[in-house]
Amino acid sequence: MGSSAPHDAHFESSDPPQLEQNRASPVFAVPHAAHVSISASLGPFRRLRAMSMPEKPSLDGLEAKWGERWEADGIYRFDRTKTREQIFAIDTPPPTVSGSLHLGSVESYTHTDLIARYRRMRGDEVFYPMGWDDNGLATERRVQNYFGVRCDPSIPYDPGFDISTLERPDDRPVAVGRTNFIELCGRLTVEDEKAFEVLFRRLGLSVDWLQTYTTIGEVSQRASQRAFMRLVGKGLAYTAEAPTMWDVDFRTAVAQAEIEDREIAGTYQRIAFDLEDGDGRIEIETSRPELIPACVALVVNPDDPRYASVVGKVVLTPVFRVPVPVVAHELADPEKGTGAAQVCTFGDVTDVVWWRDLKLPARVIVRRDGTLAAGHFGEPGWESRDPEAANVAMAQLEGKAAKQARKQIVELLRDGGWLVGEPEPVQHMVKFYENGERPLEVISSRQWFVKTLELKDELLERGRQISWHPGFMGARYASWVEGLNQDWALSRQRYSGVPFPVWFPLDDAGEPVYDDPILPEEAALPVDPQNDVPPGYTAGQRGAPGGFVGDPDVMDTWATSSLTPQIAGRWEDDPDLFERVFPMDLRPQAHDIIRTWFFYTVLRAHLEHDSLPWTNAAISGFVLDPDRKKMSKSKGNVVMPTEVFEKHSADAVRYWAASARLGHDAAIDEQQMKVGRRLAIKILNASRFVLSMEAAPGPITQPLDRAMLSTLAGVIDDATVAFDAYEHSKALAAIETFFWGFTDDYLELVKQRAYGAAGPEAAGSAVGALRAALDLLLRSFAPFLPYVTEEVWSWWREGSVHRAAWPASTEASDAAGPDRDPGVYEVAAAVLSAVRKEKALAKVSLKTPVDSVTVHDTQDRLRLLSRASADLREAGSIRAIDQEEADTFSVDTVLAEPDPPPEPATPLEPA
RNA sequence: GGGCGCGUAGCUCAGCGGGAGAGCGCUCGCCUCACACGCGAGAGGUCGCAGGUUCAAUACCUGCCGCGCCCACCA
Repeated sequence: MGSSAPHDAHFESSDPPQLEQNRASPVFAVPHAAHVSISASLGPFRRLRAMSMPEKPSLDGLEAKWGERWEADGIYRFDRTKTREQIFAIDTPPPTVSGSLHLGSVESYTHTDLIARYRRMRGDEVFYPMGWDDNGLATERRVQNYFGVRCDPSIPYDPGFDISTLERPDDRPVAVGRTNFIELCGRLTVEDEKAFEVLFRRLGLSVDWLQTYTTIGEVSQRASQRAFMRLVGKGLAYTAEAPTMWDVDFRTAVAQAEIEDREIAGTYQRIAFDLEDGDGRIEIETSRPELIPACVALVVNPDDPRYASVVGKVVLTPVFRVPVPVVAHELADPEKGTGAAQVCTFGDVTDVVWWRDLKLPARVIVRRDGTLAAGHFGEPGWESRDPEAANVAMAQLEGKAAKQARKQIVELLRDGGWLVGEPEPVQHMVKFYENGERPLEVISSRQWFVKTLELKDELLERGRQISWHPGFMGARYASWVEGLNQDWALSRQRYSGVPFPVWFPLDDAGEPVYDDPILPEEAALPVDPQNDVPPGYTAGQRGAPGGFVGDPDVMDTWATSSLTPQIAGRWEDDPDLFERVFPMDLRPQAHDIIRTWFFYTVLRAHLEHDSLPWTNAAISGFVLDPDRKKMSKSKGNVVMPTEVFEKHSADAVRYWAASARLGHDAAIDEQQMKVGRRLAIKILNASRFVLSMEAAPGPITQPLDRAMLSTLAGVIDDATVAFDAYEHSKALAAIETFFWGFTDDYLELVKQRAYGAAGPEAAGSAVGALRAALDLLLRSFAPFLPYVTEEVWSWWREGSVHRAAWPASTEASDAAGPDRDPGVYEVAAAVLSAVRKEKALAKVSLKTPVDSVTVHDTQDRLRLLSRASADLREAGSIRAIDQEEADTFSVDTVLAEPDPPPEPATPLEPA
């Protein structure tokens, strides 16, 4: 599927995990000359101060401290002098600022940041902008609710308008003019955007905050208007009067992508249509009997023998007595209902297909607000055998919404004897606007469309060219494209959004000439046709016969959002930048907007640039409310991001997010955040311990030290491979598992030696290995836990860990030197663990001395063990370790009698 | 109706052809000189069900069952 499609991104996972060696920090090969001299010459207190390492490290305050420093130092600043090959460009999702930011966003934005930080450490110059989606219906609704206003375009602009002094006499929304309304939108979204930025900064997103844009901003308006004009120029965008899905509450057209199915209660009525020749009746079933006055035909399947004899005949509609033909069409399903269906203008999308294919007339009775219009029976196009009765019946329906009209007509049908049997209640699927409350109607209106249907195959191919992470998400895209059934309805009869850069000339009668739209010069963009005057006209000609009128609509919010790569890349406004970032490398997003943001972005890049907008897609799953899965807690406990930041720290929340794989849903899990917090604290404490060792780091000579670093080299390889495959959770798990073993086993094993128990040389090896490992571990954890790693890094390293190189396994293996069998570490840890177990079972303190330990194991492993036996004896307070060859590993431990005299430290055995 | 994903310890999940794992929770123990915001340990699972392939299946194939999501012209 998508993942096997050809691509030429420069960071593919087939790359070996070796890195840009020139970028690796020159750490332990020549071990910190400057630092060593400090250690050697000063006491521990002075040394701590020199390293500015706190006595009692804490997570408190790290977010404020490093958030400021990163911004002040420009750590995440994008360097636009880099070439396209050096740049990794991310098409960041612009969140809808009129919604609230919840943990789902926190999760997926963290996923993006993990990739950004990893790529940056791998040496890429990361282009990581941030956008705010602040146009569209969500903004309008928030402004309406927040200020208690509604938009009335007929009210002229009031420059002195002041919302704070606005009076609401009866607590109802106050009407304000269009421009004032849009100004309120702008005012509120600015506030919302500030709040979002605060939250995102706290989360530690490594975006370059200089690279921000808003979808209602001038750059976005110019880009969307320009792109739209070019589509018009190529004949790919067109205006047409056509039946379109329509929300009767928002009173706007909506596109297929914004439609969702919902199951609602309805009723099927069986209704009889009389054949005009008097030769019987045809029964149909419908859930929308109120549309009978709009019925223009009955349709049956051409192969349905039951109806073969009536095709071509004429029936009279019940109540209204309108003669309509019986026609045949393949889409008529013999299995459904009676096998015959009424065709109305328009009940649903299938009606539109029949209407179009069979070239039927239109009798429209649904108004834009969803109420039924008056009939015109007896007039042309509204023929009836009994127009008087039809109009009387229609008058009873007029002005009623669908539901009420339905009740009414059922009575009329029953009275006239057309109702067959009793209405049958059913649950059925009905189309809704995703933000809507009532079922969509199909209403004919003039809209702008973008051609998409004829591009299906090309768009499917584009989908196959993208590397999807995880791969199966490509199927979502494909099934969406395959299911497209209408061109993209681009216009919205709303106010908040990018206006169409279009005027229409008015003919002598003052009617718009839609076939001859007037477009501005590109240089004049952005324009507002409601305020701006088209070229060649004067302001006084607005609305006058022979003059012009501005297109009153705004574009679908996705018309702008689908251009985020172009907007962030400053397409045409800054061609140099655009060249360096487009097509981008990565689109990160959640799976719910594949049909919208993802699809439209692919479409726009295909149409405008004949290319993909990006080469990789990282698709996050959903975050599930824990309450929804389990028994609901008595409180409606909504977990807010700020709360969990306070409670667990940003690093801890990131840890939770990073634990979730791409493409898989995750539950909100505060336990997991606690684990993350514990990990962060552990990193602080373990680091402080490692860095407070008094012995000078020296050459790494001891077998256990070499084995540990050798093990770490393998871990780094695993993590690197995982990251390259967009499996950040796997990378984290590998690093974390090693780290806990590092603190629990390795630190314990070498602690005494590092203190000098086996002499300065052996101590130097331990301290050298500890510091080498710490350096590598901090860099490995840096993408996940940016705050705590930066804090520790600052204690002893120059610069930011987030500008350091991602660790290379060769750094660890080179530091380990030759003769670095990781088995030494593994066996020593296993024996230490077995001894601890004995002590735990005996319920004695871990410092309880052990008289003797007998290790049974294979010859090879025993040989490895003996190379670490001195460390093992120190760590477990073991007097003697005996070995016995055996097939399977086991340990016999003889604990010392209580109160034994302390043993002197044993000299280190030769390796 | 079609497609995708998931069903492994109480919970969240990893493993995906040869020993059933982690963390949390639970139980027991330890003030061990980095960390009690800590440390050590233990109990706990017929790896959804049924077939098949294989010397060997939790893992591969087929079919069921259950959960979730996506898509569908749902009269």
